[in-house]
Amino acid sequence: MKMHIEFRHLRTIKAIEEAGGLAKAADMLHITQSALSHQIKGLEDQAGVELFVRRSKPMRLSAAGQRLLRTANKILPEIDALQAEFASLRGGRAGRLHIAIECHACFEWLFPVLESFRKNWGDVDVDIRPGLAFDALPALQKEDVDLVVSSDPDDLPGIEFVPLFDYAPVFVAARSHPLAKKPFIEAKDFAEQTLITYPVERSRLDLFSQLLIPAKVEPKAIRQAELTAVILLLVASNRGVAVLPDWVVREVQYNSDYVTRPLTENGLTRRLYAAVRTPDLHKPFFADLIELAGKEARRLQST
Amino acid sequence: MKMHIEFRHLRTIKAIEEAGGLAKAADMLHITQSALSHQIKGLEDQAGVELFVRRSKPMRLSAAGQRLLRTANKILPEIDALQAEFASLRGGRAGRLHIAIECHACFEWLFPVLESFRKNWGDVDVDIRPGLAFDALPALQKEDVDLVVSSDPDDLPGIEFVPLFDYAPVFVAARSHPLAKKPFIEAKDFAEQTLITYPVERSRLDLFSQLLIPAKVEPKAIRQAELTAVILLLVASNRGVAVLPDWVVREVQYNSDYVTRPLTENGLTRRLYAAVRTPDLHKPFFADLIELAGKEARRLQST
DNA sequence: CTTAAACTTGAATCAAGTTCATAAAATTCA
DNA sequence: TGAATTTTATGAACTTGATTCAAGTTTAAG
Repeated sequence: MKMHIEFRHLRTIKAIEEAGGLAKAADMLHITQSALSHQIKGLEDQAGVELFVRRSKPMRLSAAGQRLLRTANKILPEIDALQAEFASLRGGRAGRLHIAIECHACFEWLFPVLESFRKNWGDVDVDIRPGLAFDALPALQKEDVDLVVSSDPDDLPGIEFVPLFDYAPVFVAARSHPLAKKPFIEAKDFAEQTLITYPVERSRLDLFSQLLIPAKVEPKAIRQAELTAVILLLVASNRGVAVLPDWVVREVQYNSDYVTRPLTENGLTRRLYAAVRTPDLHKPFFADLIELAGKEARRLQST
Repeated sequence: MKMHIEFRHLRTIKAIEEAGGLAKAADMLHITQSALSHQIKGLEDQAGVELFVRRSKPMRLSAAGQRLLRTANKILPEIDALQAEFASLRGGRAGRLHIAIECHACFEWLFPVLESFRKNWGDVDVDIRPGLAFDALPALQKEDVDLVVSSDPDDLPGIEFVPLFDYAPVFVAARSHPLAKKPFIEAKDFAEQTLITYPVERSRLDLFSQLLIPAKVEPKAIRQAELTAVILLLVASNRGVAVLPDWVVREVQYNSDYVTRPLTENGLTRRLYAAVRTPDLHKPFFADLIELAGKEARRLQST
């Protein structure tokens, strides 16, 4: 009888230990005592090891049997936990929410949102995955991430873009900067400026995709900074100019030595989206996240 | 199709992840790719969870699938280790050697023996289990322990008593003690003495079982001490007298302010045995332990 | 657009665990 | 001690369910 160790055997060992005998263990496992006897015999045969002491009548675990029991007690809780997790995943109470953000400034509003979210959905595995900033949508399709924050909706099969909120990229410069005198800023104004941006490719910056590339204007120089606070610091000390979402500038007021101006006469408007896989759209915790994000966005706008 | 998680599924998940596709994974597991397809379908059905992303052609693990993989990577090494241990147990290279000692002084020679033993048999789980001092032989039968060191052989079925070495319980007293003048000590000599013993029941002390109980003599007082060194210290400072195996007194010479005398005119001789279950007697590492114990005993006698 | 590769599906097969009925062994109790 | 009871073992029939085979469907590639 060829047989290798299965979960069944682990449960059997555990039950026999607890029940202190085959018959009671059989009841516990809802099978006949005969089945257990066969099962154990098969296992002992396969392992080539005596698992029980048959000298005395209520059967007892031998040394090897106790060793097996140890492994059983390690392993069984592990799959029980797994099954429980799958069960609550079915019920929509658990799941994974790994987020990729294309929009570099979005950390600012995402953190408070996730903070609230974690309070409501303790069983959801939340994470922000940097480093996937580009290729984020393919990663979404392959289930490497579960949500992408993006302002460039694309008509991909199986991917849904849910609008989060609108924002305006605005020009930021030191109060003493020459351009601060203009009521609004145009593309050609950037030709002689040092521009400070997040360290991402230019096609993903609103200023370039919406204004400079169409107008074929190139800034005099570009300098990059990782943190929003640093960008504003550099701007305030007149090391260059920047373009940031309006709410970012309003939120991070470390310094008031700078002014903001609309881009173009009418101002530019952009919309931020949450991209998710279509089937995920109706999961309860996804819906909740979208709602929380909306609330936070409205809070930011009204600051 | 009702089915619960089995090791097969864990191996499958692992293989698919490693191979990066069903077909290659099937080869790896030596089954058809069709079998894998059925297997996965059954598992997904049972768990009620999508384990794979079927959108793209080489199948990839979904979020839930990755969760399952994590558990697989935790559990599989566990049973692999178990199987390996059983295999070397079959080969006689591994096993368990839990020792109960009835003879309290025996720590003295047992430790060096076990030290050598562990060098030869690294895969044997060695332990000394105190607290089973009495009831040690029943524990041996029930496989709660694997070896009992005892000086009272008993004709039990399935238990073998292997002689280790002979020793003489000797009387120990301070050099200035009145009894130190006598060439040998008799039972009645104890009537007016304070006796210092190990903290065990008197029936397990050679002095009582061999001398005082037959002679119906009771010491004036009894004081107990855990450690041999402490007993000798108390004796040397004349707080009482003691009876210890000859080799113990010779080995632990912290102090020379005491003398030893034989018990009765001809001296008492006792024999120490290792009790093991008959089938264990022929296992290689048991044989080796008995031999090591013999060597150490001879070393002690010749000190 | 055709071909190739990868996975799915359904029916048939076959291995293996379970049950049923019964025997053997050990324990208990009178 | 021996009958009664409890506990485990055994063998044959049965049943379940995993695997294979053959053919179909979908996706990627040329």
